[in-house]
Amino acid sequence: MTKRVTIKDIARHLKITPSTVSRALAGNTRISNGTREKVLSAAKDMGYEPNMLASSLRKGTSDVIGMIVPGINRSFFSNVISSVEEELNHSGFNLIIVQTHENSEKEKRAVQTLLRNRVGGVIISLTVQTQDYGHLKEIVKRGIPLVQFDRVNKNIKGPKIVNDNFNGAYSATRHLLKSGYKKIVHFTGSLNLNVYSERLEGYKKALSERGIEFDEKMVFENSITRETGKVNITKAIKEFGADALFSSGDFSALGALEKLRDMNLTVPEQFGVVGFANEPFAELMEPSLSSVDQNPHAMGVNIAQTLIRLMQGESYDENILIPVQLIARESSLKKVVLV
Amino acid sequence: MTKRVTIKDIARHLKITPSTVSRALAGNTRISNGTREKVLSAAKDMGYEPNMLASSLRKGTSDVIGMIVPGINRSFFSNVISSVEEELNHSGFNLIIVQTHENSEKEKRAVQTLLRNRVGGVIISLTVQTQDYGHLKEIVKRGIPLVQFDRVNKNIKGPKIVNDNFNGAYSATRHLLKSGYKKIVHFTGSLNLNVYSERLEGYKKALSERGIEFDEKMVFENSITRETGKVNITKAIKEFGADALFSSGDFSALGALEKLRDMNLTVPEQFGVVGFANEPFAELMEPSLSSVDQNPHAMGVNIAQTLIRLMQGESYDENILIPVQLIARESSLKKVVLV
DNA sequence: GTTGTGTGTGCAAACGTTTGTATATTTGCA
DNA sequence: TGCAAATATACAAACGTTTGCACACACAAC
Repeated sequence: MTKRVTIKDIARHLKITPSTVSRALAGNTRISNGTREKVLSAAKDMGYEPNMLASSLRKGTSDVIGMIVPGINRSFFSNVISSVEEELNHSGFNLIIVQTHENSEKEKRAVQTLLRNRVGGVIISLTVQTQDYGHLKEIVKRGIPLVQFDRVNKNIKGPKIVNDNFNGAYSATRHLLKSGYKKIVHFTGSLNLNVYSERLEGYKKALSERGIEFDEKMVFENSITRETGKVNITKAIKEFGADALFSSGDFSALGALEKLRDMNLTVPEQFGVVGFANEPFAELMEPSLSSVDQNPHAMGVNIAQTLIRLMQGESYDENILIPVQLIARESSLKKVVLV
Repeated sequence: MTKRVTIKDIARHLKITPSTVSRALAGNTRISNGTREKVLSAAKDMGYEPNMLASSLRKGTSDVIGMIVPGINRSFFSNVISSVEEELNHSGFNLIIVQTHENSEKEKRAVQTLLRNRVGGVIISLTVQTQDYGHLKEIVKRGIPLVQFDRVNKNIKGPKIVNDNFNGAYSATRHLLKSGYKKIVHFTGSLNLNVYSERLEGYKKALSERGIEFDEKMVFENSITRETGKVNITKAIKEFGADALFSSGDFSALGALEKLRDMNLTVPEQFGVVGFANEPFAELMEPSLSSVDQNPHAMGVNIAQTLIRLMQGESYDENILIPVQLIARESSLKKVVLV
């Protein structure tokens, strides 16, 4: 590695001191315009490249933000990350990303790694497993700005940015009811996660509003994969005579649709389906899949901005809700019965 | 930020010097087992958290790797990134990610940012725009390990890891020909990019092998979006009486399929379509879309491993080809005519 | 008793910044 | 002319590590 030019080199070259150079580069007003310009042009000529490591070490804080997610390669997360990166970068921050693969041990190690790197802030979406929140408390305790998103724990202080899962599920279920479906089952993920429990509540509310008694057996937990969707839809029909499905994920809705076709049940005439997440494939299927559209971009922007506010010591909201929107497509458009 | 415990604190506490503590923590063999154990337990008790900034500054190199991509939220890239992150993390490295959004100025700034952060290595996939490669040369000149992938420039020294675009395109086109299609048009992206020019060559080879004269008018450049797919497929049919399409991207293939349906042309009977990338939606469409499957996971692992080799001063291959595989689905399965 | 070879630890400088305080120079004003 | 205030720069320490070199000690060999 060829020797880099430092502030000292510039100082020596200009016969001034490093402190003056540093201040000039930082735009400190106590430096005269004359020397500032000299410094800037010398820096350029000499090919000066600031050393952020040294700067961060001295300043005690870094421009690097750490982000911990279950997985980068999932449509929702990759879109959130993308927007966070863009927004942060715009404000001069950089993003270091670590995946947990739904493993809470990895999550703890990730936090540790970020702390070692003295990141200026942390953004996190928890794993399904996470039960112990010591690592989050540690972040807060150290005064490092922390933003939770999507999968959050309410007991940790700091902003929590989540989708409006409740209303998304509520309107999805309500839509199915309005379309005339009677027996609506619900597929969901782990109810330990706020995202799924909130959706379940939305589902319940829509039912109770119609005077339909909630039957917890009609809720299929840990049913968000294509495979489980196939398995459970058969069960749902056999055991409960279900005529519609509200799934908390599009993949199990997809599996269900595939199975329904195998069973020669027509969608939406004989069976209605609404998913959640509006995965890219939803609109492309045959029949196209109704789903609740999240807004990962809005969420990402909000996350970044909230974090920046936090780092600047400004006020913030403990709970931020990102609106979602039901996209009604063929899989649920039997007929519209007005209430 | 509450005061962190440092190596000096441990030293003071144990009445030894910081250098001994540092060596003990690093596992230096010149430290006796007795003191090593004392140090380790004291470090644990006192809640010592190494400061990587200080360490990197002193050592002159960091465990953070920079990765520059056109966009995080694209299926291919997000999968590559995911695998790179996993593999690097496994070896104790961290990943800082910057997006260019296909903007070469952003790309230059990204490189600059990474250099300022003194990353230990750089992984990059170029933008469509990139014409000037000074920023890449700068990285190499400074002796910083550089790995290019997917969209690469051959003139820059160092490993270049790419899909086997040529053979992918070749077998896709060959497959269409074997199925009996005669007039195959080709949709592609910017031919400035190696990925697209290589695929074009594969397409050409398959044609010439059959004694079909290549007509450059039947190649539609900058046609990789759903919209351009719709527009150009009509043109292709009107002007050339095309009966098949090999598209260098699945999105334009998708657009084409949609348009074909509008035109009441049946697929695969009257028209055959093969895409490239095997996007998640390809298998879910109706008819399902044949496509060339890339292996982003294999590529990611390879990228990470190659970079690590590079950082350790080991040998490497200038050009690495990741195998791809044609997935023949309904959109091209008219009939199989053996050669 | 001198010399030699390890072994374990200490000393002090270095990595490249930033920043509180001190100093020197200029300016303003009476 | 004299003095305070303002302006511009210098000095030196600090951030938390790592590392070349020196040193002290033990033990063995001559």
